[in-house]
Amino acid sequence: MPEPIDPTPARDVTADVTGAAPETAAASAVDQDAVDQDALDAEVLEADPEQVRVRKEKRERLLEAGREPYPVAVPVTTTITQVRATHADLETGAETDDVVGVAGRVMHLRNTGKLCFVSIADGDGLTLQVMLSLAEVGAERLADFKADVDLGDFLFAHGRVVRSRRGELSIMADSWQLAAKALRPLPTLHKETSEETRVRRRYLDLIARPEARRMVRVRAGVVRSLRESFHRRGYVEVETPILQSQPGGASARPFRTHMNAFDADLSLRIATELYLKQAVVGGVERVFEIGRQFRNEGVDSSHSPEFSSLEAYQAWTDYRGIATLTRELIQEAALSVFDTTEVTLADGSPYDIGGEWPWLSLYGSVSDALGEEITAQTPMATLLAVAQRLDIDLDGVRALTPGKVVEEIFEHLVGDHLVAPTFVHDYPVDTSPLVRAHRSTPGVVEKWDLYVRGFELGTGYSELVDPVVQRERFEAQALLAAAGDPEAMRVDEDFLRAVEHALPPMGGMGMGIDRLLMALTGLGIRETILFPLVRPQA
RNA sequence: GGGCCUCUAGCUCAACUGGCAGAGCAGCGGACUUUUAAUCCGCGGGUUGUGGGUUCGAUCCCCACGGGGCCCA
Repeated sequence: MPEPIDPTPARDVTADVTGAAPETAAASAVDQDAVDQDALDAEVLEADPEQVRVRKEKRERLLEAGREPYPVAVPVTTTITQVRATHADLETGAETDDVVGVAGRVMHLRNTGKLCFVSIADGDGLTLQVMLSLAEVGAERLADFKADVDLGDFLFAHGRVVRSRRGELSIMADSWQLAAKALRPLPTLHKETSEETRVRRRYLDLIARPEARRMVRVRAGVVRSLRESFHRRGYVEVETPILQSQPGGASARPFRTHMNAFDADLSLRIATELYLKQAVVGGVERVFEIGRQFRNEGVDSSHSPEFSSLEAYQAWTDYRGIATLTRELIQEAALSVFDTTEVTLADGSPYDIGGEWPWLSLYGSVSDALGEEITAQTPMATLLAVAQRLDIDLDGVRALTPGKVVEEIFEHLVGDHLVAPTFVHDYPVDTSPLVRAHRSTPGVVEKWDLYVRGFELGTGYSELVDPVVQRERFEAQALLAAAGDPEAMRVDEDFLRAVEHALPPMGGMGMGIDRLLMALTGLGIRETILFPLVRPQA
């Protein structure tokens, strides 16, 4: 939705108000400086929507009457949560002598003459009714209340805890005070705000929509659970550089920036891998990082240019061990937040992530689906024929190799249909240049992708630790980069020097935090990120 | 990158084939001491995303641009 016009008067409009004709830009600018303040104020008010104007006038009136629309503090004695908890069994119509001071945002207003009802909400959306009667607050303060308080304001009320005749737990106020005046009206609480408003003005979404409030807390709970799970297993959490001279660890286009002190071009990181492995070289044998990555690529319902990832590396294990860790992390997060491993998605459907997860061979599953044996040695011509037979469009595929074709066939036949959490393992070597070769099967690498509800949630490896092979892989990437591939990696000498001091045998994994939230809730990525990046409005 | 849909009051949405731009909630004034999307009486509120074009007349048709969404690559 278009924003209401900001109270910045257009130049020619101001000129109209002052009676001056719009002339050159410079002359108008001088005119504008000369405009007297009253005319400017009037103009600003004129530019506001009616309801904002009314509320600003209320604020002015309060100030003039010596009543503070934004007091520095109000004497809150308890929370809405506590009032509700301690008086849950108060009978309808019953009154208590418990006197409290509570505050919250005005969500609902009913004005019935000599008795007003107002619901105030805390940040969780938990509400409490406040009743203001002529008998308790007096005629003047009741009139003030009607004149001063709008939906959306923060209100403080002091009084006894009672339960109304209609059974609503309430504060029978003996006094009240505005805690903060809202200048803009709340959106309608009975209709969902548009997708765009939800994302651009998340604060309104949070006020209006319980699901939005819940998402924030679910996300916090999942992240906290991940950290706790790691700490229980002796992992050390580290923070590695976001500003990097040479981004690596993934195939992705980086964001560029510039550092003045070194007069050097830097990039924002695209992965945490290379630094975390250096930590392992240094003896941090179980290490993880949760943090933001930046990839200068497309935006859609499952990709955000700025997203949170988890990477973890563990010495003395391999991709099987790290797969078990990954499953346990996710299951423990679900248990922590939802008390169950059978979660309920946004559309109401159940999704079971409990127990062991299938361990599915990429080539094996493709062979089974096709009814003919496909291996890393199957020639390109055969693979292309299969793709053609299955009507798979390979036109948009970059750097077509046998492995890439097999992956496309896999996606078509198997991957798109993997609903239950599944580890797909042993990928073609030519699509995973930085992974070590399989210990027994030629042509594949010790890698898995975790598929959840049809999309890739994470990936894990038996990590490549041979520094000579690592250098060769980097050099091959550098050739691709020189040939113009914007996603290819460069030779990272700092990283290689570290690896030349020896990495222990290790397993590693990476997972998208946002995608994990998508998997557990069934929501789109923009719903899982509190403030997703949006295009600036013109 | 391509295709389709969409943008109207603070919010959510209408408006027939091109003919005076409306509703609900919110707001303003009034009535009401138990309301729960209260009720009753009355009243305001619009650069129909922006800029062009066609037309006697454009929210509606055409073009460009901008925002958002969906699908495809």
